[in-house]
Amino acid sequence: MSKRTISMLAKEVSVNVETIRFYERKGLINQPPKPMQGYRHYPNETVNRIHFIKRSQELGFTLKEIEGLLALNDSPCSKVQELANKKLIAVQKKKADLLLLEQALEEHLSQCQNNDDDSHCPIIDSLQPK
Amino acid sequence: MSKRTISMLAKEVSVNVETIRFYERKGLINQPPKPMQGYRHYPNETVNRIHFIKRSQELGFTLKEIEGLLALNDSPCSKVQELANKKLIAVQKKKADLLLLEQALEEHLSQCQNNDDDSHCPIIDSLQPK
DNA sequence: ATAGGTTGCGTATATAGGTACGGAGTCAAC
DNA sequence: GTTGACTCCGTACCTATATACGCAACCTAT
Repeated sequence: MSKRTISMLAKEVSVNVETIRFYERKGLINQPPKPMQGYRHYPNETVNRIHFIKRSQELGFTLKEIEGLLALNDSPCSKVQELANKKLIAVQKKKADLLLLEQALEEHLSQCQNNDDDSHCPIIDSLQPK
Repeated sequence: MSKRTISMLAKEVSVNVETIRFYERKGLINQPPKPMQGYRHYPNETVNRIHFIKRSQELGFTLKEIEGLLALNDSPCSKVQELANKKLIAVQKKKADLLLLEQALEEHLSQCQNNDDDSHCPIIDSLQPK
């Protein structure tokens, strides 16, 4: 097994080299020590970490929250559940907001359907002040 | 009617003074000329503009899009519809994404329900690499 | 042994939508 | 006639998540 340099790691986990450095700066992953000779090489653990981060992001967690999750590695399940549950509630709220938005847009658009005069738009009108 | 200074305007439309300056820099509203004597004063038109901006934001338009809307004031209704429709599609896509996210979170959480051992969390496990 | 790709590191840039600060000028009230 | 509030202006800062740049050191293949 040849030493894993930063660009090999980047390719392996499909992120940008700069992103890895960014995570290092953020403390999300450890920067391996720089050997006397040659470049830093990255252990499997870092590969795992980045996979963890990416999967968590897919679940909608922010990097800050992921930092929390990483610290929770040995915490009771109830703690993790609490975080995930909070996130679920936030997602549901966001969905409800978007539903309202969708309805408002549809209503505005329906006004255009009933509009004969293309030179004048009821949407602009209703955005205009009273 | 007394002259409307920037802070009076801010209060009237319920935004921060700094936000008004920010909109001026962005070109979303005109900065009124500075009189020889005293402070700038803001016409009703600016009040209207800011209301327009705020309502558009409530419909989910970004400031950049609003800039476009403002420029569309005298454009044919079909153009405005096109913009609104694009926004509607984007909103629907976002909603669908959130639905997936919600389901994934719920699934993860349900695993915790069936978990006897609080000292160990299946969510962390499933985030962990294979 | 030299060309040219990487690495390492610090810093800057990007988006979006503001908020905050510092200092000088100005206005209104007491 | 001075104090305190407000304005003006430029600039810096904020969150979040990266991406890009510049330059020197270094490594590898020919």
